[in-house]
Amino acid sequence: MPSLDQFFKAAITVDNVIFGFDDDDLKVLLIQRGEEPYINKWALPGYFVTEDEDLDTAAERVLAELTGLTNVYLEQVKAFGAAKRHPLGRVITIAYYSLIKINAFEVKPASIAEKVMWHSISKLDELAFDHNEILEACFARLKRRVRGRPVGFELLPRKFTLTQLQHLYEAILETELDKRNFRKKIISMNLLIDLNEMQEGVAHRPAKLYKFDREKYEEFVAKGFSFEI
Amino acid sequence: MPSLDQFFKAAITVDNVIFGFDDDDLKVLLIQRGEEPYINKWALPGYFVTEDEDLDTAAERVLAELTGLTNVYLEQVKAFGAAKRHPLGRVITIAYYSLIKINAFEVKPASIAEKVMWHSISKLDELAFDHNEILEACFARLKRRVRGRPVGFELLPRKFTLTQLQHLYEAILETELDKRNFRKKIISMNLLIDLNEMQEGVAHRPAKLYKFDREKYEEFVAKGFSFEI
DNA sequence: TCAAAAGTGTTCTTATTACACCCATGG
DNA sequence: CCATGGGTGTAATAAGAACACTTTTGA
Repeated sequence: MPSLDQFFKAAITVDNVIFGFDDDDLKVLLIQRGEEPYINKWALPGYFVTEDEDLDTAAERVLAELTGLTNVYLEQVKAFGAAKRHPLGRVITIAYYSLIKINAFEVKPASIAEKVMWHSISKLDELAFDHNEILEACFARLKRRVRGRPVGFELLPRKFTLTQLQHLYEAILETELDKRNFRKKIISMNLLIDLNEMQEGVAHRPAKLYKFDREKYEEFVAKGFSFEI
Repeated sequence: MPSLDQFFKAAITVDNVIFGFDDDDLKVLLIQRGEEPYINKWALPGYFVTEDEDLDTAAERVLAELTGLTNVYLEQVKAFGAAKRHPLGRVITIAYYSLIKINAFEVKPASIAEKVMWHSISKLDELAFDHNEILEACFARLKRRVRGRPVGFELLPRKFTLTQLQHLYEAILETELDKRNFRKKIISMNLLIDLNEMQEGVAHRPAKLYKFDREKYEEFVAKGFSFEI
């Protein structure tokens, strides 16, 4: 059998654009680099893929090392492999994004980074490497995905109000939505369970709480339903 | 400066799903493997990425070696990197698809393959490696892309009839479209130039020939227009 | 004169948009 | 009693779907 040794080999990393939402703003979790190149610059959390690891597994591992979270929504976006993208040699990176509930964990130093912080997507500096470009590609993918799949709920607490849901869509789509039309559309899909609970401790009329009905969604999909916002 | 040598390195390939359209059928250009593994199986044309090559450049090179074509529509879809996807070792592949005018070149043996052949997308055998999965992902991407960008024209001759265009959409979307509604929609976009020429030598009423007006499309896009079918 | 595909409008239904006021709560 | 966001319906418009017959050509 022939061998692969004659061919050029490159280091492979996964980079993960971790999105969170805090009722105002869509945010990304970035780490501050502690070494060259790009020392002190903010960067996407990422790490090298190991020899026996699937790409998806590597992306899950990076996420788990930083946040402790497993079983979160994770989607591959694309590979970035410009010959000169890494100053120390040839590194091809596979970009993923994940959607997490922003309060599901406490931001603290992790094995892969001393400094970890949520950054508003609307106020980003220049990041290390080609990470601005990667982030843009992932954000564009999220924008598209959120309109055709009910992935937005991954970013909200289990119990949420319709206004929170609307603000989430507005933050992702970077547009304003009409309150009545938005509610009409969401409610008409029959995918929300009214929990018969109310917001508490707010200085205004409390809102109803809902949760997303995943079983019903899967049932509807099996019958040909297609989520669309 | 630290070094990358401590990290695992993998061979990188690009695989290219080359689509063509012949008035009936959407087709893919496959090569028959001349060596192990998967000897004699049909496979996607692909090859190893070299040390100083961008991924996109490698995909262009593979396409050019097989077809002689350059400057064609080429889009990266995603990376495939399951640990066990290649029997001889770790090979991560970046999948692309390209859209070509099927008569733009003659199918013949090339440096990377003895046997090269167009295969109907609707009648595909089992391919080498994970190439069925790659092909599916690229086809799904094309289906989505063709509805929101005027890329379908890449698969048609420069001068085409509305019926050819409709059949192309039907082949890609795997559905039937209403002739009158389709024409109404296409014509109303004002993106086709009526060439004032007719089909010749057909045993029925000859159809008008059109070409796609790329300048107008770009002008419209600059004004906020969004292609949609 | 026949076969085959080209070409052409109208009606109905559904989805989208625009828009303003009263309600419940905490401070 | 005030400020704040919660909650609700209708009318107008636009987009999409359904549908059948006449025309032109070559054989």
